[in-house]
Amino acid sequence: MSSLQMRKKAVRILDKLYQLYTDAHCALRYDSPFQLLVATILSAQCTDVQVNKVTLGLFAKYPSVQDLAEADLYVLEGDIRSTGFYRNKAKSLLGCAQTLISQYNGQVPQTLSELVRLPGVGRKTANVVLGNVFGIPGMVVDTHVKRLSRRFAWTDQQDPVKIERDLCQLLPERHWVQASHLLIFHGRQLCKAPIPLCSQCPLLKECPQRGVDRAN
DNA sequence: ATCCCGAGGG
DNA sequence: CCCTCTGGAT
Repeated sequence: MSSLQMRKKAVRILDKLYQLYTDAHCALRYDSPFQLLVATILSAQCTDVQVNKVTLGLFAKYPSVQDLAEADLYVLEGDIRSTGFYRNKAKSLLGCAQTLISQYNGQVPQTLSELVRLPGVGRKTANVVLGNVFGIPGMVVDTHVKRLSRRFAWTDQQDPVKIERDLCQLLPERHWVQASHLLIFHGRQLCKAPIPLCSQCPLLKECPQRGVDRAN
């Protein structure tokens, strides 16, 4: 199959996903780049519902970057405890806030290379921030995007960086940010690990894995 | 490869 | 009791 045909087929899948999840969006609550950065760091191995519960109080208690930069580490641990991994996350949040104050005039930087230099921020988190608040397109490769991309045969790589590269080559740039949301929604609701609900999936015809759940 | 970690669901 | 949940650092 030519690369053009592969692109068209991939976009067709995205179109179908969009019909299914028209409202797919970032489910984390925030109203500034910094708040999205904080929420995304907290979201590691945690449901977005739980993150939103915590950030509701957190953003009220620490309204500005400066407020968080001056927080006590152990108090902060208590503030975010219910998101899990709270020691690592508290250290990351404090480090981020302090770095933003000392190096970026309190602003969240708008490049991938600067973002991933912040403590607790990897490419996944960086691309969430870039795509959702700065309008800078990027593919967010999390556990869902990785799994679905492999099931769709959009990549055969394991390394998230290589998967990101493959996806950016395959999908038109204008689809990158929304594609990430669509894959995450579909991954949560139907295309689950390890047992996808293929019998309920509207992509049965398009998917190379069609019917893998028929034994279930 | 392994660790960090709690909440909610089966 | 088991598992998963939009990761990142060592």
